[in-house]
Amino acid sequence: MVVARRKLTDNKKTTRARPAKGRILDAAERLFAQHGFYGVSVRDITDAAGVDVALVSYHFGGKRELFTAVFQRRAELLNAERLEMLEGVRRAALPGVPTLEAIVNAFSYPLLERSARGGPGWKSYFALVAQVNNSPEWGPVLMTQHFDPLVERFIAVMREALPTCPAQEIYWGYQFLTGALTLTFAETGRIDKLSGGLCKSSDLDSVHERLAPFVAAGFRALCASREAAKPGGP
Amino acid sequence: MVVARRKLTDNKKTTRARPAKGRILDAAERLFAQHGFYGVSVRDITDAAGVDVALVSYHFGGKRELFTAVFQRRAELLNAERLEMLEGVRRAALPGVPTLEAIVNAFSYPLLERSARGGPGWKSYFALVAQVNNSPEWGPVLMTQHFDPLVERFIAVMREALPTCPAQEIYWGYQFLTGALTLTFAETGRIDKLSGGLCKSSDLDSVHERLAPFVAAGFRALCASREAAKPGGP
DNA sequence: GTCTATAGCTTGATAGAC
DNA sequence: GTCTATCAAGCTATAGAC
Repeated sequence: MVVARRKLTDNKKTTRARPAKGRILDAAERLFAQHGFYGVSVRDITDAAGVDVALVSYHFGGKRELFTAVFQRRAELLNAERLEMLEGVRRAALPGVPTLEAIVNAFSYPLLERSARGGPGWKSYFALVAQVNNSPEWGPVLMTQHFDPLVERFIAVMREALPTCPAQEIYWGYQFLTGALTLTFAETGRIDKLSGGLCKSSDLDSVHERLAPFVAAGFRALCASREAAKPGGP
Repeated sequence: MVVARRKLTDNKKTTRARPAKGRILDAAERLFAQHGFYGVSVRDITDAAGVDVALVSYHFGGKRELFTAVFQRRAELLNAERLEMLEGVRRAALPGVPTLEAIVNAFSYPLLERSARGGPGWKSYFALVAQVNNSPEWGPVLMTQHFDPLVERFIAVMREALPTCPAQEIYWGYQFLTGALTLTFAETGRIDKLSGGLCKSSDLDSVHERLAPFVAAGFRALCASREAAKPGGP
């Protein structure tokens, strides 16, 4: 009997061959990125995915769990990639320390590259991260949980590269970096309008060329103005 | 007859003397900042304000109009203050041009000062701005509408201060600045945890000391690496 | 794994009394 | 200006057939 061949009916579940779970994740990623967690209903998602409403509960447990599943899905791969690049940069500089530009780049390039050329799923994912990072409700939970281990390693390497710089300066510098980076991912098109079309928020290659020099110079300025004033005080 | 004295009954409308419209705005500001537009119901807001549900429609027309009213309320005052500071900095430097630090400061200080010491309403407002700025749904509409006139002036002064710098570099630098600034306003507490308590996201004075040097150095680095390569190219 | 059907609530908005 | 009462529509979640 024929077993490998799927029968070609026109009912809902066979209109696309891809399994429902992945299609739900993709649709949820896109819609959550656009409108946020509360701005999207489970029905919006399952309609967009072309699957039944009940499958969200079946595969994920509920809407909230779906949201965290979306957030989690790409985080692991991403962080492995960034960690590898960071350690590569560190090894390449031995017995010295890497430049600040190289460190910042290891932190941001894998993200910018995926967002630019990884496909629409990745683009949505980073827009979602941008919103979560700036949300008092979700940021402290999700960002901390999924990205802080990598960030700690990143900051440790930064401190090796700036041995005389007080730790606070590195932490504040990191906050400025992540703010600049995540707003970039939001791609709101605001810079397009402001610049009269001269800059495009979708042009992540331009961001890649500029972010590391900008941030590295910022770190140096912070450290320069502080390391002398460290011991004692006025 | 007595006309100035209000009768002291204990029904809902006189439990607080303040008019309902303002109390709705305050409650909406706080809740929208925490959970976003869709994360808050009209009832959440009126319950928190201690007024009746129907008053949102009566005073604002609907939920959406309330949201934009909240966003609009403090924008005007804020921008007037920033513009005044910007022009003051410019005049003080004549016949020369102001430092980048002074320009960035005129842009960010009025915001940081209000958020730090303006009271809880201002704090919520800036957290709301942080979310809106990073939202693909709301950012392009609300940020552009309420803040872009000032931003254009800010960028014009920046260009005066960096006459040899290509315009693109200023626009990208501005995007990094606004990203860093708005994430600061979100006060998610993430830097607190990362730094083990060494830095506090509520410590906006520390941000004030560091943001201008960081960003000014970033602008200089962008311009330095680009202005030579401006004409021609390989 | 997928679908139908439905339960039980909450939503935004408003008509009309005061 | 404020409140009561109510509406129709939408929401998440689930029990049970297939």
